[in-house]
Amino acid sequence: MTDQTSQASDDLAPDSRAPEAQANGFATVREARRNELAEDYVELIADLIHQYGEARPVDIAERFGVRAPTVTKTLNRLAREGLITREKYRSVFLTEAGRTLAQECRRRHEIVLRFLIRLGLDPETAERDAEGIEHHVSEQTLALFESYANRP
Amino acid sequence: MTDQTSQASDDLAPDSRAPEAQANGFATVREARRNELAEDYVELIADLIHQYGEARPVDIAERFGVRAPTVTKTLNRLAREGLITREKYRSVFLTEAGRTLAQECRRRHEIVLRFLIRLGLDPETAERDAEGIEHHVSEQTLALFESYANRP
DNA sequence: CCCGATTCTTAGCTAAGGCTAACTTATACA
DNA sequence: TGTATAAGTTAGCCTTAGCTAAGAATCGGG
Repeated sequence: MTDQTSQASDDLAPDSRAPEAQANGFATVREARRNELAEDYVELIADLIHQYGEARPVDIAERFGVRAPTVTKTLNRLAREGLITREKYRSVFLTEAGRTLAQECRRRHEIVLRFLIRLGLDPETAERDAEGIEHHVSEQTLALFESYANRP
Repeated sequence: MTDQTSQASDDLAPDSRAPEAQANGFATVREARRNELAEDYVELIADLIHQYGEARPVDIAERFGVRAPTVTKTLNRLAREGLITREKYRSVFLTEAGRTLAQECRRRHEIVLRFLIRLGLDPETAERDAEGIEHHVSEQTLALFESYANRP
C-alpha cells in the first residue's frame, strides 16, 4: 500500500487531512449527532409551551411523527440528563438548562433559516433544510450566515 | 389548552406549520440521519481506494476514530445493503450502487465545502461543518450554494 | 359522580452503532 | 519456511430510538 498523495495530481482532491485530524472531525460529527434529538425535543417543547402554555407528550408525538411510547422513553432520557422535569401522566417542563439549550437551538435555527431564505430558497424547503443543518454549524459559520442574512 | 397562534403577535415566530407538515419535515431529517453513516463510509472507501488503491478496515477505523469491530459490523451492513462487496479478511470494494452513492456524496461534499470557504470560513472549520451539513442539504439548496461559490 | 374516551406508561421486540476481550487469518521477515 | 505481529472477525455487552400490545391514569360529559 503506497501513498499516492504526495506525488499525485489529484483531480478531485479527496480529503487530504492527516487521519487523526479527520478522526477528530468525525468525532465532532458523531457528538453532534448524539445531541440532535435532544435539541429537537427541547426546541419543540419550548415552542409548545410558548404556543399552548404546556407541552404534552401527545403533541410532541404528533409533531415529530412518532408514537407515544417513543416520546415517553425519550422524555425519560431528557429528564435523566437534567433538561426537563416531569411527573407521571403530566405535561413537561424545561429546566434552566433545558431552557438555555432551547434558546441556543432557536437562535441557531433562526439564523440558518433566515440565511437560507435570504439565499433564495423557498420557505418550506428552507425550513426542512434548516432542521437538518442547524445541529452542524459552528459558531464561525453561524456568524457568517448571520452577516449574510443581515446584509443590506 | 388554547391555541394562541391565531391571535398572537409572536415575537419569535416559532414553527408555524401544521403538525402534519412538521412531522413530514422530521421524517425527512430522520431518514437523512439513517443514511449519514453509510454515506460517510462509501465516501471514505472511495477516497481510500483513490489514494491507496484499496480500502482496508484498519484505515477506515483510523480515519473515523472508531474501533475495528465497529467497522466490521458496519461493513457487514453495507454489504447487506448492496453498497460494497467483500471477502473475509480482505479489503473492501464498492458495488456499482456504492460507487454511484459515493459520487453523489463527493459532489455534495465538494459543493458545500467550496461554498463555506467562499463564504469566508477557514478551511479546517469548513471541512468539519461540511461533514455535518452535506447530508442535510436539498438539491435546491445545493444549487444555490453552487452558484454562490461559482459567482465571479 | 361515574364511565367512556383519551392520554400516558410499561413491557418487550428490532436494529444500529459504539465498546472490550478473545480468537482466527494473513503478512512479512529472519 | 516458520513464526511473531498485524489485521480482521466473533461473541457479548451497552445505549438509543423506533415499534406494537396492553395496562393505568386522567378528564369530561351525562
